[in-house]
Amino acid sequence: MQIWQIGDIVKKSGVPASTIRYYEEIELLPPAERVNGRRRYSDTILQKLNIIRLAQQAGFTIVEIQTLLHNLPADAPPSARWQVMAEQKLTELDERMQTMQAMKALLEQTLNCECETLEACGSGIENGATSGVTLNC
Amino acid sequence: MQIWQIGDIVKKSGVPASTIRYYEEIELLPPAERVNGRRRYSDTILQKLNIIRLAQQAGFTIVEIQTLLHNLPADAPPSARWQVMAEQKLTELDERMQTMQAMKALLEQTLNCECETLEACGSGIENGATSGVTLNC
DNA sequence: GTAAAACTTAAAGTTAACTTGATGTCAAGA
DNA sequence: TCTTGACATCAAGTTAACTTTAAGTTTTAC
Repeated sequence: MQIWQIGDIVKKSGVPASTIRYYEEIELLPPAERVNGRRRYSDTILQKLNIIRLAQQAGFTIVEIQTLLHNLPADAPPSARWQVMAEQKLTELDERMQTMQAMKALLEQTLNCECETLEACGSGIENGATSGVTLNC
Repeated sequence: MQIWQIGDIVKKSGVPASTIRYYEEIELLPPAERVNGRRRYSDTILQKLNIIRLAQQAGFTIVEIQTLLHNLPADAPPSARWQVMAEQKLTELDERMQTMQAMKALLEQTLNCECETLEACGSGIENGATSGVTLNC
């Protein structure tokens, strides 16, 4: 398998070198092997970077991603603790998706309605509601 | 209509007073009327706070929310510029929801599969992919 | 009438997630 | 050989979105 330097990984992944070094520093990525002080990578780094990006775009913090990536034991199946965390995160994802649905509805309604302001359009939103939002128009 | 002080709005909305003042300072909320220097609010503030919270949970930044709330003209329908922005935001919301679907799939697969690590499970994720993610297990 | 509670402003502090800058080393090409 | 470019570390700077603190004023409760 091919071995790359950090610049190659930057080109392949689009992730800046400073970010890759930062991830290593905070132990989100394992310490890379060094040759004359320079980091060497195999292609597996690309999967890790992709998972990190995916999780971030899904709204996970770095600390959460660390837990998700690190607390997996070396042998399947995942530990009970990991499972609890993952299931909790799944619930959060569902809630967040409902919030986004509500926001979509609000934007779409405002695009199509005769309300004079977004506030008027959305005044049916209940306190703290993330679902079941009803709009005035 | 009833008139409230900031402490009442805190109780009704759950939003801290410091946050409400901060929103006013950055002009996300209009300057509240003062009586002896103290802010007075009607219930309409609650809708605004709810919209702000909804939009934030949906992933909008404060600056974006400012644009969405402020660039609405006083007369319907919304300006062309607002519409362009709103439609762009709708696209972003859709993309983000796809990302979250992919993340959900990744978590669910790892919960149910025999993969030894999340990375192994997710190694089918393509570079920068937010949809069409295929998993190995 | 007085003390506590609620409010005010202004400035400084906090956290996450990086980025930038300074300084130095190593490797490859003309 | 010499210079350029890619890499290294370490410390400091950045941005968003608030929160905290300090110092002062007003309102409320007893």
